[in-house]
Amino acid sequence: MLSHSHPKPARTGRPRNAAADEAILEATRASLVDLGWSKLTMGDVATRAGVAKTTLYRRWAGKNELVVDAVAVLFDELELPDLGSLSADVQAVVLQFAALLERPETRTALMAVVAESTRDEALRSRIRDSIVDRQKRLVLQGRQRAQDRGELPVEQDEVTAALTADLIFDVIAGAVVHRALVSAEPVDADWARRFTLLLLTGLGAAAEG
Amino acid sequence: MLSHSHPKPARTGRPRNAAADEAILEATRASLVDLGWSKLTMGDVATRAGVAKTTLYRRWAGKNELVVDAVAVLFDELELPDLGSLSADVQAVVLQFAALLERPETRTALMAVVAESTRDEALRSRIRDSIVDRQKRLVLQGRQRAQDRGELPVEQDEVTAALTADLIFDVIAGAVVHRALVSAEPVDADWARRFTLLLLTGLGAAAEG
Amino acid sequence: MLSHSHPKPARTGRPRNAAADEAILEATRASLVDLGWSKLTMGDVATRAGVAKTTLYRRWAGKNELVVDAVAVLFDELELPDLGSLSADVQAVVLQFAALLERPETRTALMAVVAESTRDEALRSRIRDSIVDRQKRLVLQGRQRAQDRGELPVEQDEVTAALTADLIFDVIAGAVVHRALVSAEPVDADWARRFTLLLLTGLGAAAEG
Amino acid sequence: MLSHSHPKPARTGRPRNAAADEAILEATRASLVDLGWSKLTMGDVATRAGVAKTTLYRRWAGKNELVVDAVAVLFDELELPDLGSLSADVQAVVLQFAALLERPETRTALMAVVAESTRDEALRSRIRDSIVDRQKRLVLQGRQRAQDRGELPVEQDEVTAALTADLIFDVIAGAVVHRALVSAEPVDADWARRFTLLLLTGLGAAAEG
DNA sequence: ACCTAATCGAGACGGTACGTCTCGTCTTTGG
DNA sequence: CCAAAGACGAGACGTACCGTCTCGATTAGGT
Repeated sequence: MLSHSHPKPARTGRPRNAAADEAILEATRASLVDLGWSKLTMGDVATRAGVAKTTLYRRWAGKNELVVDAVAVLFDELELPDLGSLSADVQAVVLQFAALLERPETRTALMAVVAESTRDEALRSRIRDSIVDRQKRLVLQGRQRAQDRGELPVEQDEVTAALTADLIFDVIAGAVVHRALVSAEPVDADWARRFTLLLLTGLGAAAEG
Repeated sequence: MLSHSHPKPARTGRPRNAAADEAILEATRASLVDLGWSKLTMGDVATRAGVAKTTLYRRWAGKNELVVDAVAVLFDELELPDLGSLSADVQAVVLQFAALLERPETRTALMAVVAESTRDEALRSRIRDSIVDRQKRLVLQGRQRAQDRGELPVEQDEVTAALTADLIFDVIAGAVVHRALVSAEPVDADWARRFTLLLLTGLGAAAEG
Repeated sequence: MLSHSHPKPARTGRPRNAAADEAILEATRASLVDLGWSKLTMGDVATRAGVAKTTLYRRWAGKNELVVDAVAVLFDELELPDLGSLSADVQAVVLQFAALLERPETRTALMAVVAESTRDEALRSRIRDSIVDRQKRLVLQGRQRAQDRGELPVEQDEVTAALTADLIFDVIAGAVVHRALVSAEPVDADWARRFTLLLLTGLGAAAEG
Repeated sequence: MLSHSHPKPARTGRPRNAAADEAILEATRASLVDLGWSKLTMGDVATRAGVAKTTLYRRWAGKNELVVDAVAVLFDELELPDLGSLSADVQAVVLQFAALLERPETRTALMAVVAESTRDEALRSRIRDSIVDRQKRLVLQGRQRAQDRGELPVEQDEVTAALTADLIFDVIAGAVVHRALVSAEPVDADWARRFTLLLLTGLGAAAEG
């Protein structure tokens, strides 16, 4: 800290170490990978970050909040590539999402944080704001492109359009998560292809393809 | 008892109190409702069941195993009604599943146990055996009926048929779980109708309906 | 068997396995050596003896009673040799007693059982009957010999004689036990010689010798 | 604090609650009186002291160490009065010691802790430092006075003098402890008189008195 | 050859205490 | 005023024994 302090600075006291924030989040992700959600402790995170436990509690209310913050950023790396067709775009984002869920910190954190949120309304909305709603952009973006290409009709009713976007988001995200974490089967290119076919053409058609 | 087996019939020694097993599982569900997964303690379950803590540990290796067993049975109540059409059948089972996920014990337990399983292979296979695979019967049954009715073609390749069944299962279960627990929006009759339409006819058609 | 009686010959039913009694006491002594009083458990003794825990409880009321019986017999091996003088006899018995207290089972058991007896009147009298009073014979015998040799006067008053015997017993046994177990110093030939001199001639004389 | 040291002055962190140490030792003595050694639990002591169990374990390694510390201080109250003659001094200290052994906390603790020490070298030296060696001062002091009065000769050889002091200590302490706790007979004025006579004049003379 | 009854082993039972761990808070020293 | 260090009260963890209680299987003596 290079500040030249004088008898009467406007702000008294030692300023917070800004670098500590990122060190703590990084330590949280590391601990999550090594120990998993349930075995992760505040004390362990503090030790890894080279910081006192007090500092953690000064900045986050508890384990839940800390972990949500630590993992939320991971989901922001998802991007919708423009591969020229709706089908290709969907498959690409499915595989991206699957790759994300393969990483131990994401894998562990996502379900744990959702589980915890079933009993904690504040946590639930924190998750929605930090993670879920941020990614709906992918659906909206994909639909827009498909409509531009003429693959999908332009919807007239805005309300219906929003509902459909939510529905599609739940279907895609839900299917991938369920396949990867609940069924615990690989989400590979073949599965992505079959899933996309089902999504685009429906059950009857998909059964034939 | 679902997957929790007492492998040795134990010809000698005092036999286990058979009634205690059910009392413990019932107490586990009650404790889960009242306290949630993370606050549930073995001691509390033991007290509610009128049983010593040691008895719990004699029969289950830990909290995870106990809760999986306690919850698995809840999913067995799902049934596929025969309502005359594939669409009606799917909507009905979606609503049934959603109702199940509304109940606090299911809601809390399912995600928690899945989260825990991301770090525990034994637990993962326990969940697959006790919960996931058991419910695939609904997909198989539904497809059979639809094929009998002529709504779906009969697939020739058994391998493809099995893959498709798994896919459909992940899509349905995943979408419902994601909607109910992650997006935290209601799974009502309207959502079920729109979801079923998407599933049966695909994205292009659904966008229009 | 010392004080542990099986009062009812039990005319009918399967008779007790007589060999088990000694096996159990032997196992108790072995366990005592290995684990010490406080770590000795009924279960461990049962296992060592190749016997069910139930069998132990059928024959002894608890740990205390069992251990007292197991060790009491050890003290019976003390004998007063006739070496021709009171001094030699005392030294010999002191060294015998010290050798006994060197053995781990005796060392551990004696103090433990006395400690336990400070809160248990029944146990106290069991110890007195089984261990303490049995060994007073050594004092009486030694005095008789010394009187026969003319080393000690014959006491007229029986009551005084008994009191003196008790006193001498406490002094000898107490000093040896205290040296060996509390001060934790060796009771060797030199100490025995110095102690005997003190006992026979008193402090003034001993200080000179 | 006797032998229980807090070796690190611990320049940083919250300092230990100094008052708790004495509260815990006091609670230990109270629990010892009420429950006895074997029934005394760390949890009970913590509750009585109004302190968490962890605080006990932070300061003492276990039950043994705690009880030794709690009890050691009791023996410091012994004092050698100057009654004008060696005989009177000895009788007085014997009766003082007996009175101490009448008190339930001392009675129970002394033997228990000695018993435990037969299997634990660290505990044994803790007892020697905290209890046994501290009281040898009484013997040294008594001899000095007797020598000043001319009742005892001044010993030339320092080594012999030390050995004799140890011997006398074992004889006095051992006899009183054995009488009080093993034989379980009262140590009253008469016994003290007869014991002192034996100690000062030896067996031959004592038999006559 | 049957009864009758106490024995045996095995091991489950409800309890209690253990010593450890983590929680989130509090209280110091020192920058 | 902040950071580190670490003590604090609370309470769950999973284990170990306790002493009791079923069990099925022996193993006699009495009939």
